[in-house]
Amino acid sequence: MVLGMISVDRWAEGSQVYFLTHLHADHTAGLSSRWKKGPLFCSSITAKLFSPKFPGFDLSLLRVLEIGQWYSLSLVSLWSGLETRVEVIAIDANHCPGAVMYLFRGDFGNMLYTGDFRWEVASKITEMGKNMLLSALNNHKVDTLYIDNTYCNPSYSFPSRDVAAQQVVNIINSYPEHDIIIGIDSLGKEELLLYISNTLKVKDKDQKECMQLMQIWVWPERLQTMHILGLHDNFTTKTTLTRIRAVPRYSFSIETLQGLNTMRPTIGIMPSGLPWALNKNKSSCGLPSMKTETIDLDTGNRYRNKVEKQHEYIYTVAYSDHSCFTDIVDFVKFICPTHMKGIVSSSSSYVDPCYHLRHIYGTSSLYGKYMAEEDRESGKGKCKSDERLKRKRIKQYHSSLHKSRVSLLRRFKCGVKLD
DNA sequence: GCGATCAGGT
DNA sequence: CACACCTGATCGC
Repeated sequence: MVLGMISVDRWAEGSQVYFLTHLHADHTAGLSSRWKKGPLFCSSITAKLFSPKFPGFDLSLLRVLEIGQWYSLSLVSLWSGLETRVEVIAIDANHCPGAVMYLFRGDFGNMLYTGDFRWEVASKITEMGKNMLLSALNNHKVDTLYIDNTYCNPSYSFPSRDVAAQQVVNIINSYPEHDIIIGIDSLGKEELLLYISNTLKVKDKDQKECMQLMQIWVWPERLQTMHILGLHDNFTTKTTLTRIRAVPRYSFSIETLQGLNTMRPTIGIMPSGLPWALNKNKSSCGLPSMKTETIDLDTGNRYRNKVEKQHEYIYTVAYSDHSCFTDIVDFVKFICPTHMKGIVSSSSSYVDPCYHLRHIYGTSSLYGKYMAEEDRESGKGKCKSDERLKRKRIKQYHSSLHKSRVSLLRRFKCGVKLD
């Protein structure tokens, strides 16, 4: 057993080596330009994006891991004081540029830390990840799986990002004369923007389609990120060139859209796994009605009701860089870990991130208590007191998801010290 | 004045 | 229900 040697997405003192899965802010809390607590391992894309985010960072600390390649580290066991070897391999997490999962193996067995990930069954990257994991594990079990449980709840389902991207294009095409605002973060959703840019046609002054590329406006820092990622043609910071603009999510609001609409007809599109993103504080907006209206802009029949017109000017599309529930189920079935822990403690499935996965688990000790409770109930039959007990348990479960608890846990959200 | 942390918002 | 991450308040230095 190894103690306190490795930290993943956790930047406090006390580890010999540190691993970064990707550059989103909730995974870099505690990391700064002057941080120097040890070697920092990350993917090559993350390394390229690192300097603009942490200017002045001592780059000699960075250790770039190529995807799909084993690396061997020599660490000191805090138990015995003896040298021990840990091997690690990075696998594309299909989340945002540079995002990887890490599979560690050593005296402690195999540990897989997914970071944030999207396990799209039909995706090429998922297929590659599958093959890499199969050959890396070489028939060995994953002893502990640390999994992105953001949407580990059956109520979260969304289409593949290909389908969602087409939904976004369909919305844009249904507003040919409108300006379009898309809410994005400082990293991620590049594939969506590229799809939009490459699919849409620019019209000339006679309203005829011309060969010109439909560029998308982004703010200057975001353009720099695009350039680092090797995307030079599809993006611009010149507002006059395009009717489509990607803006920071925090500046995407009903008020913003209302303001823009006083000047030009504008539609906002929020690509997010959370379709209720704008439902908060309805009354405080002073708007007469925010009735959610569902429209059918799908390409197929499988995913209905995922494009929502939330507001006169705003659509949300279930374009998610996290695994939805069925993705998670598929992944866990594939990995079959002995133990499993969620890495997102503020998720709606915080209480037991894997509660909803108990049925694909069988005898695993971690989920024994849920299985036992359920067996006990089904054994007793459905008398009134059992129904009450069941309702009480469901109520307890739901009340434990209450917001105050979530906000309390926010700051401990991501990262782990692998003991 | 600076960074780290937290609360509260989009 | 909470994505990622911004602003602003507060605290210790």
